[in-house]
Amino acid sequence: MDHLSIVFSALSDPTRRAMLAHLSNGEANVGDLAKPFLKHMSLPAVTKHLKVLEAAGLITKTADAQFRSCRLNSEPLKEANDWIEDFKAMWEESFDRLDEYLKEIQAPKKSKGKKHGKRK
Amino acid sequence: MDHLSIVFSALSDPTRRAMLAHLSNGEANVGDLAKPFLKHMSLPAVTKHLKVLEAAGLITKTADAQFRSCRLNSEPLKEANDWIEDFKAMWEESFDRLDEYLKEIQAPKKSKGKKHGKRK
DNA sequence: TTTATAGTTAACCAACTAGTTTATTAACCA
DNA sequence: TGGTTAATAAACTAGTTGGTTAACTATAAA
Repeated sequence: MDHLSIVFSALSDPTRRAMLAHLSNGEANVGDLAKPFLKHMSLPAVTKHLKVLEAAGLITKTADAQFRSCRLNSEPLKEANDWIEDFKAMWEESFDRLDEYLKEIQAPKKSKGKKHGKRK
Repeated sequence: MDHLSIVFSALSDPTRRAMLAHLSNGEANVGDLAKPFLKHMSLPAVTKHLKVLEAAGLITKTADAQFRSCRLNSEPLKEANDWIEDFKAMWEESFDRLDEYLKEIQAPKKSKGKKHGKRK
């Protein structure tokens, strides 16, 4: 799978997004991250979610004694954001071209071009 | 599943992202959208991908004779973008708090505090 | 009325996901 | 040394995903 797909896939789970949100307040170890979820799922399940985030490059773990401290990594998020931004740009551009086209066919010297009112 | 998860999940496939990119140039029917992929996958596979995009609200299909014309829908993309933006905001905020904290402990009256150079 | 075109549905399959429980590793504490 | 804490690994399972082929529906065109 390509990396961007892996990132979007990692983001497509509310538990994992909540973990990222938690980490946006600063580093945390696995136990701290797990706490809000241990009523709903086991610790190994948490470990797995963290592995998914790690595989996507969204977090990195560092060992400190028996603790694993996790911290955020911005690049993959930027990657996802860039895709969306680029996409919006393409889209706007195509709207712009449409506008130009409409102006062209609607207002040439003595136009009688029919409207088609597509946009929204 | 919550809606945001459905959106991220829909975006986590290169075929589907390519289809969205195609649609950013304007409406297209299923056959047109399928064309670039028919060497790699069958038409029913394309139909399924479009169903995923439709379920996420990213596209809407309209019937015109035997053709199904697809067009983009911006709200879900905005939803995804908003999550990322909000997340970045939280994160920056926590960096700001960290900066404040560091200033506080490092620069009281006559400081000689050492740099920490974390923030890239 | 038959035939071609556009697309969906159904049934199936292999691989993956998200969870489980049990067992294991590793470091600290008494 | 033995027990506790933090976390991972292994083995299993139910459900989902992404693909297939074959059959079907609906409209257009001859």
